[in-house]
Amino acid sequence: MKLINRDVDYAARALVFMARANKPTVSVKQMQEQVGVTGPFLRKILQKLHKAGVLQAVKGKGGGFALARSPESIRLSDLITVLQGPLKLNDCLFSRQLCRNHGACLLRDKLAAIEARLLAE
Amino acid sequence: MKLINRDVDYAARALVFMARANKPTVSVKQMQEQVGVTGPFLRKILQKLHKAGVLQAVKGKGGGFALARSPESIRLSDLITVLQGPLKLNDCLFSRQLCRNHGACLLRDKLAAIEARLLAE
DNA sequence: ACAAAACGATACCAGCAGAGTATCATTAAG
DNA sequence: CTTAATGATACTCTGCTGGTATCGTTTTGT
Repeated sequence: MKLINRDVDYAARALVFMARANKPTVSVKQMQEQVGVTGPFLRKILQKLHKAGVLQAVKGKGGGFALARSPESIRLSDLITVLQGPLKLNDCLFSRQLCRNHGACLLRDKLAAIEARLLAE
Repeated sequence: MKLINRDVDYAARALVFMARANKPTVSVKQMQEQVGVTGPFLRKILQKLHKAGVLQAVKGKGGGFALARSPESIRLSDLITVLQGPLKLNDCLFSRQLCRNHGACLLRDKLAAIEARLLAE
């Protein structure tokens, strides 16, 4: 099961690009190649992030997108929330359940794996 | 975004039912009402768990399903792995990425929420 | 004024996964 | 040999994911 979809993936790449660009704004056209996606599609994604306040947008010739806050303050979770909706585990259906704590264990394991890989880089 | 699908949900309910039943086997027919799902559908789910070694199955009249191990040793993560496939976060696409650690934070938050709720019961 | 370059908003489409149904085969009890 | 159970598959339906297309609006530069 995928925890992260393509929108988030592309968004993350685009954000990295913008963070490194050191320019007031970066246009979709300038990013699409590096991100590896068509212009209109990327634009749609970035528009959502703009609406959500993660990005600034400047219209008109010479315009483009820019991070609305410092790169460090933008979390992957922000992207996921905006582009995939908030994470939830079937709240309504699970009411009296065995082992909700084991679900926790699951995520915890995943976590550990991720962090381990992070350190390895 | 849903972290748990219906198969897992139904499976969990059925397992609880079986654990409480105190009988050598429990048939789908006996469970379906409580679980709130049609017989054939539930059967399909339990078959997968059987193949995966989580359940025992006894064919023929008087047969049914039973836990293959102690209830405590069966984790939600087992069900998820069997019924949704292993969790992964787009490994192939994410290579050099900002904030993989922040993804961790995301899950950690979710975790905390779950545990808090658990305690509240 | 006007063309070009950008974003904004929407509508549309194809493919795939989730959720569920239907059917037939096989096994075991009585 | 009937009945009650699981095993195995094939099929349907619907909604989501990923992506395209189109048109409108804003700004810059000439």
